[in-house]
Amino acid sequence: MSGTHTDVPSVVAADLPRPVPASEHDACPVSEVLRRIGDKWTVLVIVLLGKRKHRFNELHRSIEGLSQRMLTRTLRSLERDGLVAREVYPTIPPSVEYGLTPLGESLLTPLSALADWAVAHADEMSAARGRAG
Amino acid sequence: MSGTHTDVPSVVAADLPRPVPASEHDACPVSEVLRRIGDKWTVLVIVLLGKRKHRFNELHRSIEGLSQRMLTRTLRSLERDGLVAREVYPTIPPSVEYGLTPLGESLLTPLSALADWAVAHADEMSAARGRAG
DNA sequence: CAGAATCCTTATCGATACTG
DNA sequence: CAGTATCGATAAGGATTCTG
Repeated sequence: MSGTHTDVPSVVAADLPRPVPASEHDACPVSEVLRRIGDKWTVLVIVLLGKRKHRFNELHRSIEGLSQRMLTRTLRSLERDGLVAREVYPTIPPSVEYGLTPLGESLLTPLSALADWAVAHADEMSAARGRAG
Repeated sequence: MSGTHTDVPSVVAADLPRPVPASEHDACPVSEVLRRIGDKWTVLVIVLLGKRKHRFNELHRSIEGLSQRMLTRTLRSLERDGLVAREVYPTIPPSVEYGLTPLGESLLTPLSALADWAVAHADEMSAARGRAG
């Protein structure tokens, strides 16, 4: 409660990706989550925001190869899903900080489990692909 | 060691998806794994195979909306990554069984963690998207 | 049964240029 | 600084037809 920021979500439609078709049944919630975070940049952003809050260009500089457009889209998606909070400080020039919500923080745990698995078995997977890929 | 099957991987190129560009750095192994299993059908297949072995058409019937083409591609990718094993029984008509490898089985654990998270927070996410989606 | 081949639609992503 | 707008390339996914 100390800042002068306006914690307003960026409701503007922009060109957000689909909110995940979710069409039909989708009996598997895991699939839905994976479709959300399984894209090219989302986890990278989550991991960075898991350490501390970041400003837009800070994220942009930290993640090599990430375009401005994709960073915006990624952040908007995360915001829409309630995983990331956006704080706008109406200064000149504007300053925007992104951080994880409690929901976003809670995702770090299962994500770490997957990270551990990935690190532990990366060699096995690449070996398998070496044989047949 | 009891069957008469030939446990031959289907090395035929077919029209497999990219083995994940993996181009450049890719400092994050989590991202790589998520790109592999984050597609539309992979986890569904893994979960089913986690219960028991399945035949091709058995999987096809079990997963509504999954086309033959995508099932083949999904299985080939999983096979290439060493997560799924393919056993061909040279009968007439042919019979092919798919099952998880030990590596595939080991993925079930972190996947379950993510599944639990997804189930626990599905309502929060849809609530967030209800507000802004 | 278990696929391969082909065609076509749509979604995803990146590059570039512009703005309050 | 923190975006938006537009465009083009490519990848993912689906439908259909055919085969050993």
